Amino acid sequence: MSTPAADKPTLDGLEDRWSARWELEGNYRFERPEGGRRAVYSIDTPPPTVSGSLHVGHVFSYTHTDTIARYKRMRGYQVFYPMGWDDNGLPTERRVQNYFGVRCDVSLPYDPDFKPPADGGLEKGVEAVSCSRPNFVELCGVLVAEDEKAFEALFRKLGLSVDWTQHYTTIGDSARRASQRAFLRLLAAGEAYSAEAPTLWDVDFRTAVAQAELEDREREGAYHRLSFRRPDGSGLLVDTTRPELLAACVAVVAHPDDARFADLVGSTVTTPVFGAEVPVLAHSLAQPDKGTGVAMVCTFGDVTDVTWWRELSLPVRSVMGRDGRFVATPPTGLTVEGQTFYQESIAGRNVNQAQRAVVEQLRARGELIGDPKPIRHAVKFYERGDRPLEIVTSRQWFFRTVSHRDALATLGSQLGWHPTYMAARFAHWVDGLQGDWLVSRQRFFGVPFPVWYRLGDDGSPDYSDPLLPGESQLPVDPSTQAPPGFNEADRGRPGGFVADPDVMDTWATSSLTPQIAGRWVDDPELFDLVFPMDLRPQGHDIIRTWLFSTVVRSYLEHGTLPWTNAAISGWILDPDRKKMSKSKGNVVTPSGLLERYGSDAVRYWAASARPGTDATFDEAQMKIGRRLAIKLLNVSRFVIGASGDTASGETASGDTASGERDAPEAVVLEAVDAAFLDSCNALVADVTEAFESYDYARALERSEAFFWMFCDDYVELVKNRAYAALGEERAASARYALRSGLSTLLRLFAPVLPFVTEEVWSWWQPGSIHRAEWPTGDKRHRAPQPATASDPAGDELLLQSARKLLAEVRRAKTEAGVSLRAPVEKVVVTASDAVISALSSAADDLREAGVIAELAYELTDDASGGVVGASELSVHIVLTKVVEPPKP
RNA sequence: GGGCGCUUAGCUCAGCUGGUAGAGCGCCGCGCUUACAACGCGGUGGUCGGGGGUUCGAGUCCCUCAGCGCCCA
Repeated sequence: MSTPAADKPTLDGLEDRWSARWELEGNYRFERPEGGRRAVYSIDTPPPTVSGSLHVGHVFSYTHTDTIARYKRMRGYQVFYPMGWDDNGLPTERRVQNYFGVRCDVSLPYDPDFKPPADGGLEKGVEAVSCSRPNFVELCGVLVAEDEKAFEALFRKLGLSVDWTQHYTTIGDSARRASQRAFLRLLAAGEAYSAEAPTLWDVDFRTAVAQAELEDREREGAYHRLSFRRPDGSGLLVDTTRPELLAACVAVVAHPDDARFADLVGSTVTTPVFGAEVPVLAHSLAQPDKGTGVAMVCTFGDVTDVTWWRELSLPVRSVMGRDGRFVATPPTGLTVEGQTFYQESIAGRNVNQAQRAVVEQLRARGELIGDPKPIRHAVKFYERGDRPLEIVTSRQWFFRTVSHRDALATLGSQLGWHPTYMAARFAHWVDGLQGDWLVSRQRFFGVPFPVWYRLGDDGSPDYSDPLLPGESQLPVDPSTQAPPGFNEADRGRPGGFVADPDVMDTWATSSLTPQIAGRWVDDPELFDLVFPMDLRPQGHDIIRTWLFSTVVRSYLEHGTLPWTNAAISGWILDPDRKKMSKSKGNVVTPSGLLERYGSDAVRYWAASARPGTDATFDEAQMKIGRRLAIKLLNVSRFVIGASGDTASGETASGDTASGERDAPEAVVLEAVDAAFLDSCNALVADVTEAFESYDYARALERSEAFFWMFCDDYVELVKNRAYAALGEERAASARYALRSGLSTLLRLFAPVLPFVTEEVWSWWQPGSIHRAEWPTGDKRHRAPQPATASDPAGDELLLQSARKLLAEVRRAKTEAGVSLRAPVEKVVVTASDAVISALSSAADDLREAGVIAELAYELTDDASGGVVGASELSVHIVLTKVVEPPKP
């Protein structure tokens, strides 16, 4: 343990030293408290995706959470603050494939001796090897273990007060057990179901995509004007951006109020090229001002087509395969000529090829009117995808959300949102729910659905009565394990069984982080202690996904909110105000920052951003944080050193400063010291209120402003007295106030600046500051006389007047170009009675601080003339004449 | 098209329930002062995006317009 008096204090090395010590002493270990749930503060932290490098955005938002965790810990709560790793999902899947040179094949059995062909990237000319899902999951574990170490080291260096013994992963046994158990229970409750339905589909990833993963992107397109044939042989012009889907046309629609087509509704028209008879129908979603006012309905071109198809009870004429190519068999209802054209020119083609073929044919037949008209329009994409989504019909699993819309909205309004306006994002999302939550993905890496189906004698699966494992068997992998009552030999045989091939959407697992972190399945006693959690911190971009889905799961499983508060962080923007993200290439890695400025300084920057607000990446702010931390070291060295007994635990003010302990006797102080401590108490109230409302930024800002006042004015004012310039007795008062003030300020800063405050605390106080009591105000001191200093207004007047006088003296010296230690012959203060009285009580300090020989007062003429001006003072300063040495 | 947020000093941002515009950085100047020169002190700097309204009084409340960002159609 270092002492302040030794050498110049430094911030260097604090991170490694203190994080090691915290780990050694289990400073942040969660202990099950006597007081039960009420004594616990539990946090459901976002598990970062480990298959990616950390960037400064992580440092930003995780620091916000940590300030709250540290504050609550000092308030006496047992803080449950676990960290998880999100290794479930597509990014990890791709990385494992590339790193080990493997492909997952769910039809393969588990091979305990499997060795991947590569370890760190496949060499050229070496073929990727297939492996079973359990083998793939194992490889994932191997790969992310390295990442997790790096993440943990960085988070420790950053000073996150996480309980690392509680960590979890989202693909681990425990998470799979929880995911599968929750699924089985939803299935039993009728809240999970499978259905054959049109589904948004990414043709590259070959998987279904949920509403929450959609993204609109502006794309070039073109209206092609097609001529359908009316019953009377005349043309009906229809504009479409997707002529390639013409073979899938099942109707055309017009708006019911559109008089132009009123007499046509109810009749049929014939499609160009393919000659299919399709009805003309009325529907309010048809837009009269768009194109020619009639739209063709295909199965399926976009989500509006799905609506029309469902609401108008239209047949299906599928043409789009899951690989993004047109299926081999032409749809029904086409003319022979149309079928032939389809088979020769469209089947097996991709979208662009098919479009070219259809357009060419339309043109040749004179059924394309004019040239295609280019437009820009919004097209739906999978947020990770590169090609527009198609819509295919397939069997998928869903969790019910729409039927719970009202309950979910109510829960959203009961959640404590910080900042409050974020509640609107949740409410709007719930309001706009389009359908139930699609949770199945046609991938192989993820938590499998714990479901098998009986195969009939004809080999077709019976979806109506799935085979399920018992909860005690979980987690299961149906691709390698047989269902109860069957053998592996029965797999795929008529009369046997087949596994559900799908895995759960990654949100279907990460929506259970409160249950996974709280060990819902494995440790019910712990779960009862921490759930519902107190806090969910997260970014505002994933309110509709992660926050929403977690509320859904908690409601469906437990009937409650998963947490009582949600603290929403903003993003980091680069200096051009663009979101920092890997894809934009503007990411700043945090480790260099932590080295350059120190963790406290980087945390200072993060904690300066108001909750919910996007923050500019700003190294200047880190420099300020570093300066603040250095200043804390320096002023602490003075305060602790001024009384001479640095290391002893017997420091009177150390005890009293914690305020809450028994106060055997009040300490009598000089008026200015009492006034300072009173203002300090007001600060404590202010900062406490800020933290209670999750406003770490406000807490920091208030503490910081007060701290600089403390350093620049109060310390300067009483410094000489503390050095016993006015005798030991009067020094004691100053030392007491300085120590109490410092102790308070250190603890107020501790949640944001854990390293420097711990360092300083160790110089003179027992134990960790992060386990110290949160200050509640120093109540032991008492002013010597019932004068102005005993009431808050008088305190304020005294402090403000003294500061102002000091500033005036400094200004005079600065303007004269002399040192601040230069002596002053005489200062005449002109002020009201009240100000003069206040200043007199600090006269000796003022003369010491300003090196003033004589301090005199003059009453202002209108001193009795009311409140206005009563606190003002003007100063006349006579500097001592110094004979300037001749300049060389 | 709808919603949310933002617009305050050259820069990054505070300004809670309306009461004479703030901080830090930058810039300029002064100063080695026994906590601090990788520092301290002092100074400079803004018709609070535009317009209208409520009020004795508006950065703050209301309306409207514009720009930026995000979300949803």
